[in-house]
Amino acid sequence: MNKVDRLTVDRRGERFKSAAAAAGVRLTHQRLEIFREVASSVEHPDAEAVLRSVRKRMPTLAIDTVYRTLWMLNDLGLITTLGPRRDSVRFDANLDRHHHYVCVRCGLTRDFESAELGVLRVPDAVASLGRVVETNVEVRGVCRRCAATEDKTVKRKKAR
Amino acid sequence: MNKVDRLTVDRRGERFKSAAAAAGVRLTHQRLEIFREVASSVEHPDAEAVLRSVRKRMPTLAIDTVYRTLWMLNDLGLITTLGPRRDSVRFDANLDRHHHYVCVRCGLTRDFESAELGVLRVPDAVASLGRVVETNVEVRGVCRRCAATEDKTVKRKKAR
DNA sequence: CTGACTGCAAACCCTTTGCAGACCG
DNA sequence: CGGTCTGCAAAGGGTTTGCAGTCAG
Repeated sequence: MNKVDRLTVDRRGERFKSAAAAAGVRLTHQRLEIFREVASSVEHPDAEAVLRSVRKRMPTLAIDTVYRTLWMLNDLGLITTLGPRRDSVRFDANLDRHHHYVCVRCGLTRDFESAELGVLRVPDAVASLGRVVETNVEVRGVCRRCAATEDKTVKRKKAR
Repeated sequence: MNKVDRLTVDRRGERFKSAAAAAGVRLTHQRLEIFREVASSVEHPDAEAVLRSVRKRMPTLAIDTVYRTLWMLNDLGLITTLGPRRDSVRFDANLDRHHHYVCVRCGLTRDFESAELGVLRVPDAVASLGRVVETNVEVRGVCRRCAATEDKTVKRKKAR
């Protein structure tokens, strides 16, 4: 229950190898181990968690290599980051039921309301995870301003 | 379009005053200004943005006061933080369409799938914000493990 | 008046960067 | 073998904390 099934991991692994080849990226020992770790975890680990886990097999691994590798995998489109892009914590004084539009490029976030989305039924399986307080929709996209500068190289200056 | 309407701000302000009174918290000049700022903004500002804005009226305000106040408002239930609670960036190797269950207490995050939630129609207003890449549901709740220790004081050790 | 709150400065912690040696292809 | 990648160490940047003076009630 803590691990992704073998088949899925293998499929992801293959995808990594071909993507790496296509991108002309070297397949190092550490990269494979790091990828294997994220690909087989269901916990959405952060860099520190990946480090702890992989270090059991590879004790010399450094945290900065983990970061570099994870962002590389992200750039190759093999993994994503969770939730809106965040340089810092952001606050929300709107306590009414609402949803969010989030620009994956710059982090711009806006509320929107929708009667139609007011009645979201979540699968029963969710109940086994814990109590549900609220459910809302996150629409991810590219905002107008960012779309206007789309041609520019995608830059992640500091995506913490 | 950049500001919340007057009526809403006033309503929120009243809520703050009564909540503060109920919680036995002092209504200082800086707290009022900080609250007014988040309550009237539609941008989901981070601490730095709040500081910049309030400093125009109150130049001596310090960043740590902003943080203390924002977390206090959060504890009083008057504002929330955006997206999953984050101590660090978390990665996701599941590229299939899926949704998230997020524990607002500890940050635990799990995927779930749902055919029913596969067809979410967002209001037309969203289109004016930008292009839509993907939409998914975020279910916020309290996970089993946290629910088990519910009685303990809610502690936010380092909720960046 | 007095305890809660603020501002200041320094500590903290996650993340990134510069560099020299190591290793893939 | 050459250029890419790793590990190390140190810098960077957002957030928190200890402390002494200040202010709300």
